[in-house]
Amino acid sequence: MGITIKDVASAAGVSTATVSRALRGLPNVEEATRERVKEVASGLDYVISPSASRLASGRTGSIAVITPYISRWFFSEVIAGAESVMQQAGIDLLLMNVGNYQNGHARIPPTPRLRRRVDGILIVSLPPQDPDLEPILSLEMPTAMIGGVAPGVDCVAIDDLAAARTATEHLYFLGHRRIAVLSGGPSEARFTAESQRERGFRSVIAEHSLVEDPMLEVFGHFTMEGGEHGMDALLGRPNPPTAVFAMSDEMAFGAIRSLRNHGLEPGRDVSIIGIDNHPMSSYMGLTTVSQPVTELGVKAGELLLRQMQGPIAPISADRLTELPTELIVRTSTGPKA
Amino acid sequence: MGITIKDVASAAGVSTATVSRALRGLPNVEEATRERVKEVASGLDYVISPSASRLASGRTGSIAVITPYISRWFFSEVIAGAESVMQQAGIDLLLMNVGNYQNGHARIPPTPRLRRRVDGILIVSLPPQDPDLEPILSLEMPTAMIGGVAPGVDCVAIDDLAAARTATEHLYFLGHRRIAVLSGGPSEARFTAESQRERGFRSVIAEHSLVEDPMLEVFGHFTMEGGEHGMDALLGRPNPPTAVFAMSDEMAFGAIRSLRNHGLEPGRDVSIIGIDNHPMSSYMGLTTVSQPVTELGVKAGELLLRQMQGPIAPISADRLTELPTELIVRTSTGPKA
DNA sequence: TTGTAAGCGTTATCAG
DNA sequence: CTGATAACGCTTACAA
Repeated sequence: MGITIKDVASAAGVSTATVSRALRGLPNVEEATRERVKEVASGLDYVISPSASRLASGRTGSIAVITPYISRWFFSEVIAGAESVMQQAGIDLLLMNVGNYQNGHARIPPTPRLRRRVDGILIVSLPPQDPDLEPILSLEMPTAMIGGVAPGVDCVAIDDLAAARTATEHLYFLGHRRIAVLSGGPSEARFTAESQRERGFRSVIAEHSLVEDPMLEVFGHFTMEGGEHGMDALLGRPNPPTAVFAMSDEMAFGAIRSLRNHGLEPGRDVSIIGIDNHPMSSYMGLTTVSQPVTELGVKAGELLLRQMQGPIAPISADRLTELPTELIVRTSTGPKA
Repeated sequence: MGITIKDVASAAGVSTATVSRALRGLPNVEEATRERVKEVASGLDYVISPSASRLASGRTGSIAVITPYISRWFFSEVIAGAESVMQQAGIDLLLMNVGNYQNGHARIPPTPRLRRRVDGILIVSLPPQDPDLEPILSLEMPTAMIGGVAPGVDCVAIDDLAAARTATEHLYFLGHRRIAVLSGGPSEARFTAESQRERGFRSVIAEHSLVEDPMLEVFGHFTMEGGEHGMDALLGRPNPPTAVFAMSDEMAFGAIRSLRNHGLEPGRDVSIIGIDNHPMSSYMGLTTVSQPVTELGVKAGELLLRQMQGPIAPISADRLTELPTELIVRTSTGPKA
């Protein structure tokens, strides 16, 4: 049905072994021979059979991207970054969503789908307590992680604690003293980034001895709707905050909408700051701490590649690569009235 | 290094053939035998080697999603929809971006990466004149397409012509007579959807004998920035439109920003309507024609699966599945002043 | 219902 | 530098 390496070999008058070596660019092949083989191969429109190659070599030439969401902005940007790196390297990228439910079907544990199937794993923001994480890590294959930390794997992230501090201090310097935080959810189910941001926020609050009212923390589940409801809740309380630190821009968008619904103007009546620099943020006038999301994916992809290619990846204890962030001031924050 | 089918076979006291049949749920295996094999296999923590299975069977158990963008909203939603279907079916999903440039590297033609590697192809919105399209289609493997039409492949889309008509008529009924269109780019490089929307728009304009000024069409490249620049251009002209039909919500966002920058209020000074119902649209007060994007991916995935499984896929001429759209009126459109 | 054995198309070892 | 040839782990007629 298809052209095989044998056809190329006989057409070029060499052995299959030589064809294999020539086509893969291995040394110990005379240049003339290599050229001839290449020409014959492309003349025959030969494409190697990945299955056969994988079976014989033990390498699959592919990696898996494990992610709890595909279409949310942060995740799709990260995936795009990783894909570009893998494409350049000639590695296939398998997409695996481990979100809790798909179409109402229960989630399918990823580990069995990973074994013998990929050479490397890129984990995007799985919370440390996610039940799938441990089994994946104990597969002991080349692994990189974005927005998290795990022993022995390359991790890429921003300095979430510092980013949260930057955001919170921005509000403080504007004169705000009653600052609320819009986080994702309860501490038992948090992404690493989320926990760090919480710590950053708390540290600034503590340093300046600001109000530490438990009523000043609400959950927004990292969605716009969640952010809106969270802000609604804050505004419904006896003593609302004058400023809010939202752990993501999307939640901040929701908060802004809530403010407007209540006849309040962001930046004047209540200040809102986010983290991300989402493409819509400039449109919403949202002050935020930017993070280089695509680059997160690119960097993690590169590190994963290195692990896969490197002789015996000399992974020192915890490898953490931090990418820079930047405060971007817009109109959603302003001095306390 | 790993447990193979032989280990399972000898441990269960049967032949490898029986193990293979038992584990794959083929008929002609005594239930008792099947149970025993299954137990032994899971006891041994056996996972099949996909490479070997693929080589022997000729089936790869995977499909490729070919897309010009990964992180743009529409595309990531479609991918997410397709992924959920494939995950349920136990099919691997390979992600392949064919965007023009990656990291400044030239694009890598997808066809060689497809041959012998996947059992099916899902094409997301490749323009009919894309140089990669023809070679992909002539691979003659199970193929489904979103937002496009091609002979012999299952296509899923909305009725773009009707959607554009709905949008344009909405503006007409509000009293607008000088209506501009914010399209993607010149007609030589258009997505199918784009061409259809143009036709829909033109048909309404013609029916009501409205102004057909070539100065009333601008390109926005389906991005927010593009939409903004397009609107800027429109406003800079001698006789600006009183309403604009944007072919996507994201371009509409840009147009709204442009209006605001010019001190104009959308829906009062100039009306803007989009197509999509992007999650941010309600935040922007954007009137739009919604389309079920995730469902596009799901439906296309299902059709592709059917082709892959079906005996000899009885693909009648052109199969086109159209999903419904709906006009959603918000504040960005209003009666002509 | 189950077993035997011939592939599937490469890679890699070992000679030459 | 090149050629035989034995794996690689599974599927699938074909037999039994």
